[in-house]
Amino acid sequence: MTPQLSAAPNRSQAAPQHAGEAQDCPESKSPCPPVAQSAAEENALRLWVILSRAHAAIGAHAQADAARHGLTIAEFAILEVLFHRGPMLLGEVQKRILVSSGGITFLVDRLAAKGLVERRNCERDRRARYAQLTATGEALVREIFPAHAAALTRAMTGLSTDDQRDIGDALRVLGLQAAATTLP
Amino acid sequence: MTPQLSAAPNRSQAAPQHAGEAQDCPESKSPCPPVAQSAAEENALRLWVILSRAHAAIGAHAQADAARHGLTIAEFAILEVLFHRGPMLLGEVQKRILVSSGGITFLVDRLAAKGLVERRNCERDRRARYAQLTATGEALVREIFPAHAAALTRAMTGLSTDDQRDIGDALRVLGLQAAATTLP
DNA sequence: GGAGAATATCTCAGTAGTTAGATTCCCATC
DNA sequence: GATGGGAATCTAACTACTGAGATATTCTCC
Repeated sequence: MTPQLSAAPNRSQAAPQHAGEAQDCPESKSPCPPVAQSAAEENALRLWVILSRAHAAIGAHAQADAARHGLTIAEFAILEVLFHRGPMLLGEVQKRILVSSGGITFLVDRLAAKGLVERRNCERDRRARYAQLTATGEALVREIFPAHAAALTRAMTGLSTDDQRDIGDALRVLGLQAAATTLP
Repeated sequence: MTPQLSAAPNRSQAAPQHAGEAQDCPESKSPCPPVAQSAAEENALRLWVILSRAHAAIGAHAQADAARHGLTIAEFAILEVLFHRGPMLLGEVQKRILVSSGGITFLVDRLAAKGLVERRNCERDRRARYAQLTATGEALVREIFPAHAAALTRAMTGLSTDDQRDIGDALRVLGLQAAATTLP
């Protein structure tokens, strides 16, 4: 229940693994069979591990904060985007928060059941629906968003604000490039 | 089936949201009700969004590559760590790949059912078990790891190798600090 | 103005995990 | 050499989604 992670106990998504210092291997069996890899590959793999761990560590804070109000991160993200951008087509929300098409239906259903969000038909396209905050939903975001922002800011004190901006710039390029690279 | 993400269709974990350029808001309703926030908070929130998106974009490549062999990212991570570090207590694997205690049991079960990993009792502590690769598992890692490394390297071409190292150094600090910060 | 391709959402079965608690064992101390 | 706290793992119920396909509507190009 209490989301801890000081050392790394009971949390979230899998982090990749490999490389590092030699160690224990407490019983028999060869410890590190060789697999050749270039410096570029070593760097990329290292960054993938670090990126995963950083994301998990920060995400644990975001999740813990959202959970205090009975929300998942995905639900919180929807409330946030509707609050900051106004009513939006379901498909647009889907792309922004990166869930599947089934997922956005499911999430909006759940938020609607909680009375925080409602659907509205689009007049120009009868296939489409808008999602928008209810008065209750907007009041909730107003109430909890400041603490959420503070929690994330606190989680990121490891880096100065300037460094955060620089890292952000670089990661944005990395992410966009990765998303643009078609998968084989 | 084909895991695409060029634009951002059907993928993975929720990305947080907020801020940005003013836009559509195609029907009535106020677009952006004000919520005060400091520059530090704005930076932290922006970095959280970018970090999530970058992680999702790179992760999609890792997942697509693992899926080609019928593995999840978590399973792949376990194979990888056992390959590079040798046999390891379940609890140690759990901490390294960041899953729950129940999760590591579940994952090792599944890998064992596939014949890739096996458990071995620890002689010094009869509560504990080692996980280790079978011959089949080791052969599989040898076979698929190079392509996995290449796929990740390709996904990260948005950044030079030097930049990757710098970003990695900074993100490592960020992640460690976030993990060390106790949740309220 | 109609056929077919494309798009927006929904449905629903399936899955990869999480959580809480049970079990078994270790170890320090009495 | 008992006792009790604390690890290490496992169990079982549950959850938050995903993915493939269904449905309804719109767009495009004859």
